[in-house]
Amino acid sequence: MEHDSGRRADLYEQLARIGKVVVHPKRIELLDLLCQAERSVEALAETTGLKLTTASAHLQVMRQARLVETRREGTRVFYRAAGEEVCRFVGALNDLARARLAEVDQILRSLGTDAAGTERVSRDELLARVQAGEVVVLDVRPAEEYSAGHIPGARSLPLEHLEARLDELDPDLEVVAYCRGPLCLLAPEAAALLRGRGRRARCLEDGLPEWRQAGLPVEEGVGTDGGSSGRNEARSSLRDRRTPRSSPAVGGRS
Amino acid sequence: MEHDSGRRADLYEQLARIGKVVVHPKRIELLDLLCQAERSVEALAETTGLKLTTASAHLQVMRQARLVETRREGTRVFYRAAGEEVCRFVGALNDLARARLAEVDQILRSLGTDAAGTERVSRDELLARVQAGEVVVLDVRPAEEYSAGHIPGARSLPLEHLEARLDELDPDLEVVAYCRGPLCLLAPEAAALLRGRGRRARCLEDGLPEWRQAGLPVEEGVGTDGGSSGRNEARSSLRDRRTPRSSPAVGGRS
DNA sequence: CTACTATTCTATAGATCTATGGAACATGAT
DNA sequence: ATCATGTTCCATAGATCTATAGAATAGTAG
Repeated sequence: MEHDSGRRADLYEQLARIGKVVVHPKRIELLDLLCQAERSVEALAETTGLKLTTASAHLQVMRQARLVETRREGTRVFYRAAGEEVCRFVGALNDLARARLAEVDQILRSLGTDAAGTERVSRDELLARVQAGEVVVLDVRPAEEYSAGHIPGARSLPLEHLEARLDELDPDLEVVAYCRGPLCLLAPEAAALLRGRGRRARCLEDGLPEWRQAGLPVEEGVGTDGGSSGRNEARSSLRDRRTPRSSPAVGGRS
Repeated sequence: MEHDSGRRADLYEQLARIGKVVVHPKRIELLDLLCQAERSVEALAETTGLKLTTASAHLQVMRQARLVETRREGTRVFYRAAGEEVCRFVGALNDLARARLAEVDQILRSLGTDAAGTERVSRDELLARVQAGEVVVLDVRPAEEYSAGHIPGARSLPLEHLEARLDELDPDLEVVAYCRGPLCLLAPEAAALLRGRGRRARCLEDGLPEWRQAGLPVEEGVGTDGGSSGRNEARSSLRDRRTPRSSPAVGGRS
């Protein structure tokens, strides 16, 4: 049974090509960002704190593994994740880390405003309460991620502006904030800040990638909300759009 | 918003700890094997063609990432995958490779008796046909993987013994062979061999890990089959055991 | 064409990883 | 205790990876 051992080794080498991307923390960070929205090299370098040439080098590695694709716009190059399998893979990596590495939970906990301390709202609960008009859904990620895709009816209010724009939120409604995923800290920080101001605020259990992968509807664009009280907008679109949740089961390598 | 950048970097470093495991082809191969069944260091070194000390070194890396655990039995140490999240992660890696790397399909195709050439049977179809008593389910993985877990009612007939023990199979029944997963070549080779002998034979779409992750029942032990015609045994146990398929949806990082 | 911008390519010093032989360790048998 | 066996630890040469400066490239605007 050794006639194809070379080929078989080739196969594992191909898998390792992908593994190579996630062996470097910064590349994981980049991939995480790209699962939220496309970005230029410059923007990526800036938000990850890398020198431009270094960021570019990392992106080349990711491109050779075919995990990202590019689009040119004038003189700028925009990178994006190459397909939902990539996001699913990153998701599996996150899950695995949370399940197996106690350190991850410790880090989250050590941040005070962490995932463990903040009560989480499930997708189902969110849907129910939104339909009952009881909550405002808040997307606290940077604006460009919001416009690349968000929960229908959610308001965009990036964490960095939350404090300044607090008065845009109806004090009588509970806020459910969400961000990039279970390991992302934006929503927990937002919720902590809001509760510090006497508001009722919780976090969604998942981030947008999980929402999308669950087959729930995703809306694109900057949204129609100009910055008013945002009470009605916050629950309009989700009302009847619940999809049959085609849920591509986890092991489903078709 | 820079007060926790250090912590955030720590988080990605933790993820990279896991990534480190899948950056080396041999480690992926080891992990793949360990998702099927536990094995001693010696056995792992032998089936992967590594020197003993090298295999041990790789296993240490995997252990430090908490992806594998050990059990001592006398003087031997048995390694196993540390939880189903690990197998799910490996599955996501495989999926991603198949989806994004054309090379993977090419390699599979170049093997002649490949995945692409062999018609695949879905899980649902298998269940239906087994219940109708139309097929024999054949586990062509090595015997120790069979006894670590197999599809209920499946016969164990490792590929390496298939030719010699061909007469154990009822020529009138179609055979559905399965192995480790979509990238594994055991079942396709078995099906090709069988068809070369005039039998009707196909492959299951997935391997045992996918079956297990779908929440379908898995049977352990060496099986009661002594080596007779295996016509009835081949469909007894699956008859009424279909579980409600708790299907932990893909994005479900609870 | 020239100037300018965003990005990629090239070269390289320094850091990290890999395979492996041999020593050390743990367990079980004598 | 002594030995045998299976595994892990240690040291190290050679291979690979990383960050980064500087040069080259591609697109845009005059």
